[in-house]
Amino acid sequence: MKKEPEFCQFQEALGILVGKWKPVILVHLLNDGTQRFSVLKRKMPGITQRMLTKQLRELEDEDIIQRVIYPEIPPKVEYSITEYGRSLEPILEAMHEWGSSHVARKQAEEPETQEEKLS
Amino acid sequence: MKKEPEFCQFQEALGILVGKWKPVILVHLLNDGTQRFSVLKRKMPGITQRMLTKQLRELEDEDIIQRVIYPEIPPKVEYSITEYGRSLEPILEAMHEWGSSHVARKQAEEPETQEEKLS
DNA sequence: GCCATTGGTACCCTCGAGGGAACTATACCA
DNA sequence: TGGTATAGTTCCCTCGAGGGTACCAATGGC
Repeated sequence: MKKEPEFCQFQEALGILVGKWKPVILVHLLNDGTQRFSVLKRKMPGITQRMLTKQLRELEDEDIIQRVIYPEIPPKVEYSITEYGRSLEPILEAMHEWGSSHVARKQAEEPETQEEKLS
Repeated sequence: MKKEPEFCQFQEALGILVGKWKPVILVHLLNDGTQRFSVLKRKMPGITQRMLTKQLRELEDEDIIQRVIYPEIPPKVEYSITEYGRSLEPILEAMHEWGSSHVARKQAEEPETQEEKLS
């Protein structure tokens, strides 16, 4: 069952984090707390219902987020981070930090991007 | 050019780390230091030349690893982590740590896996 | 002359993530 | 009677990551 002794554990984390929208969803839920579907959707311009639903389901299946359905008639469904999901925060933070400096580095390396400012 | 102010920075890190083999390559290079192509390949059972070359090139393009060619005749090429690549270590560590507890958790949740031991 | 070794490249294929568009149910509002 | 809102689902399509296989170049060993 185990493949590379010890090595592949991070694949577990990666497997949960990859997906174009999952990290964004998690950050939103971590920052702003419990939110309903439509609010999340509005905060992620470009995502479709289909995609948002799918990503949310997958996160729910992994017990990273929680889904609460209110049986009202304009339906209401609220999503929130689970205790367990919150344990992913260090990873997201590390990635965010690294990503920021990576972007800064790339901008420093490519001064051609500055052309616009020269005109 | 920027999409979600602040949010998408971790995508930079994810973009580099995803790829079935990249994290494994990085861990090998981080743990065991400079290594030549064939050694890396041997350490990753299941990977093909084509794949290893591809993943290494992509990491090199991002300046995460370094490629040194010795003009000998059975060719010799050595790969090593760059200073910059080493800055990814905290992320890999965080993921590894989380992944380990995730695996432990899954095993605790699914005692059906124990069936084998009951026979 | 033939094979092995090393680090590749070239070509082709498969499968699934991601995504677009349309449809659904139910109640309220005008 | 028709429109709006919410949270989905269903069907279909595209594109690229991953992968399999074969080939190459240059040399040393038998």
